[in-house]
Amino acid sequence: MVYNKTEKIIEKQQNRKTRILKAAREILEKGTNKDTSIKAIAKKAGIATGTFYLYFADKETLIDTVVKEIYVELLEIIKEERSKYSDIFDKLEASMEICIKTFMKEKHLAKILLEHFPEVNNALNCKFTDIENDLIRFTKDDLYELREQNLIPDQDIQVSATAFVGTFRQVILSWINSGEPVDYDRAYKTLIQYNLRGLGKQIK
Amino acid sequence: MVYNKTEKIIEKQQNRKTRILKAAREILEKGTNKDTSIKAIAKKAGIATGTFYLYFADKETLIDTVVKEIYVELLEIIKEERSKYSDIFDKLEASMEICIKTFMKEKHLAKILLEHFPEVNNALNCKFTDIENDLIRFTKDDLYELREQNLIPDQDIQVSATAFVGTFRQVILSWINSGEPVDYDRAYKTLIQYNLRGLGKQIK
DNA sequence: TCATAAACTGAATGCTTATTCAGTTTATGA
DNA sequence: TCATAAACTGAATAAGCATTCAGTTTATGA
Repeated sequence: MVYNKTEKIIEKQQNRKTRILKAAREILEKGTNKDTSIKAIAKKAGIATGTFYLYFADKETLIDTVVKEIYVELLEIIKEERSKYSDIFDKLEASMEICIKTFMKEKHLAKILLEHFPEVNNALNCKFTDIENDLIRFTKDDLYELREQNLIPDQDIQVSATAFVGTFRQVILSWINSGEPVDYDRAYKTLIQYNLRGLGKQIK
Repeated sequence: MVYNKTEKIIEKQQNRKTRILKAAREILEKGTNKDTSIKAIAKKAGIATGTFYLYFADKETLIDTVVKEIYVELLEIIKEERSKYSDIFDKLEASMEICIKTFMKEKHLAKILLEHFPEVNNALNCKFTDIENDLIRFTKDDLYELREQNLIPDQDIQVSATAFVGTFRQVILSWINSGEPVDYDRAYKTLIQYNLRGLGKQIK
């Protein structure tokens, strides 16, 4: 005979899954000590190690889920911010601003996306290519439009979009690892201007 | 009684050390299968695993040595190329050109520096900071000079230099991982122009 | 040539960590 | 309430891999 789950149990289990994901984030974000074992994650989530496997097929699936969750959150934030503007350069600038703000406010997002995720991705494991490319694609869409309107000079859009994303990765990682800049405002403006100029925005 | 090494033995041992380093490079550069074990490296070098430890204190030392070697090689190449020019923008452009050329010609250099090395560095393990910063420092020196001569607008030099290096990391990695661009020349020019414009070079 | 120092070998050790599973607890519904 | 399904537990398993070391081979120089 098959027993049906009660509402209470369903809720409890969803709760548990959420708590595992939360624990995983907390453990992944402090890249220092490196004890990202299932045992440690399970302990932080308040369950036995075996229980973990009732909620996730394996460790890889957990990491995938965490990374995807965070990416979706970031993209949502960017998307919402972009929607407030119609001018493409404004959209781009808004994307950059909110991206920096989000990463610096919630460093764990940056830590996990920029540190842990590239490790997985770099090993030619292209599982996350779709997600990663979202950021580049966002940029590319804008660039194509700017080019059509002759607002930026002729260029390889794919390369520019990739370079654009690259500046953020490197700069934000350096801020996280080696300490934030003294003059935050100036640093922040430099990064944004660097990219706008890099794309070829003409200053009116 | 202590025996002295003969010339022949000294040479043989230097040879062996070289062969271990070469084997390590060959194994590190193909990030796919991931079997970067000492056993695998020793086998490729034609020695027993135990022998490895007569030449290197541990695995970490080996990786450090390989990475430093490659960095020094790259910096040497850049330094030499730069010396051919006196104009700072020309120096910068030459650095970029030779950097792209070197990485694309010898992909294993790029693989090891851009893939393996960041893994080590990202984990807040700042052992390589000195080396890594060499690239950024190179750029910074140029930028300070350009700023003094009022050839570029006011900006946070540290951020610009970091962004500069970031574009290379991201673009070259994408070429290595997802295939080179169709129109290589165009891609190549885009990346260089992106950075020159990003820094604020005025087109005369 | 020979005693022995130095170098070399690779199987064994030890440690870490993902995953499993036999036993236990909790939930279901007749 | 009770038989049993489902969930949970954590010690045990297993696999990977850096490092060691007792035994073997090679080199040295008297």
